[in-house]
Amino acid sequence: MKEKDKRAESASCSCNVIHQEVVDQARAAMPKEEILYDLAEVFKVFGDSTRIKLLWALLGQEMCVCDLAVLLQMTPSAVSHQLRILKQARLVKCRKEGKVVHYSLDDAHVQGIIDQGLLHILEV
Amino acid sequence: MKEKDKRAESASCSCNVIHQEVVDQARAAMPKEEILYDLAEVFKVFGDSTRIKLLWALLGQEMCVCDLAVLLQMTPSAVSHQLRILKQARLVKCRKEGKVVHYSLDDAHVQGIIDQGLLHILEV
DNA sequence: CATTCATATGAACACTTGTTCATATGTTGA
DNA sequence: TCAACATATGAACAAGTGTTCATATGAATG
Repeated sequence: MKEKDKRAESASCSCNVIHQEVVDQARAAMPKEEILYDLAEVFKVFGDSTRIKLLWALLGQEMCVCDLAVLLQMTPSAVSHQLRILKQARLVKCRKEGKVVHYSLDDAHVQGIIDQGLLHILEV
Repeated sequence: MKEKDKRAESASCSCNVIHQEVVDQARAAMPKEEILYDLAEVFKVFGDSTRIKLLWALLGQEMCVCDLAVLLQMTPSAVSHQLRILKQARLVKCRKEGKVVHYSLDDAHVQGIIDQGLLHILEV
């Protein structure tokens, strides 16, 4: 189901053992639905190895679509599609220079997000 | 395409404007494929608002399946399915106590990953 | 103006994913 | 042992996703 269409539809739990205080505390700590959906959207963008590669490449320098296509051994079309998703997520920005379009990171937190992911997978 | 099946299949780029040094540098900085796939897998798990909610709830305390079902207004079955995914990703662990199974976070970096995501979406 | 070329876009396809429903497991207490 | 109950699991379905192909855009060059 698409994130933005996910709203709490009625679906009651038939369990009897409910620790009400625990549920209440968790509910109190839960942020607005919108925040949760937006968070999921961001991580969804990171949840594809092609896009991770694109972001990783752009961590060091700006690159044009063609360079990225050569680097990842993909068609420029496929790269362009993914760059669009990254751009819509405000993770990359572009700069036109004649026919060539140079892409670069648009968010200082990209490194931070990847680093945190790395910490998890590299954990013993 | 499933991450583990994604390998660099031949797909040459027809562009002529290739900045070789830029491509070379990006290639040198690129980590092993395995790392990139694992990274994407982790973020994929975070890329669903139901799982974000589950993780957020467990940030503060351990909770049983039924409590989580009540909190999120979902069936225990649906919650259990998602908890399995979180467990396989080594993000949560469980502790049995009679019929009740208590879930809690299994990774200190969950908070860090969510925080980094928040930094991005809350950015002006 | 026509051509070339870098990039973008739309439709279509195979594949993946989250939820639901039905059912199974395993524990407790009668 | 049986019933009740918390949780888990498998199959199935609708919906979403990444890639490909064909084609469009738009800038430079002759």
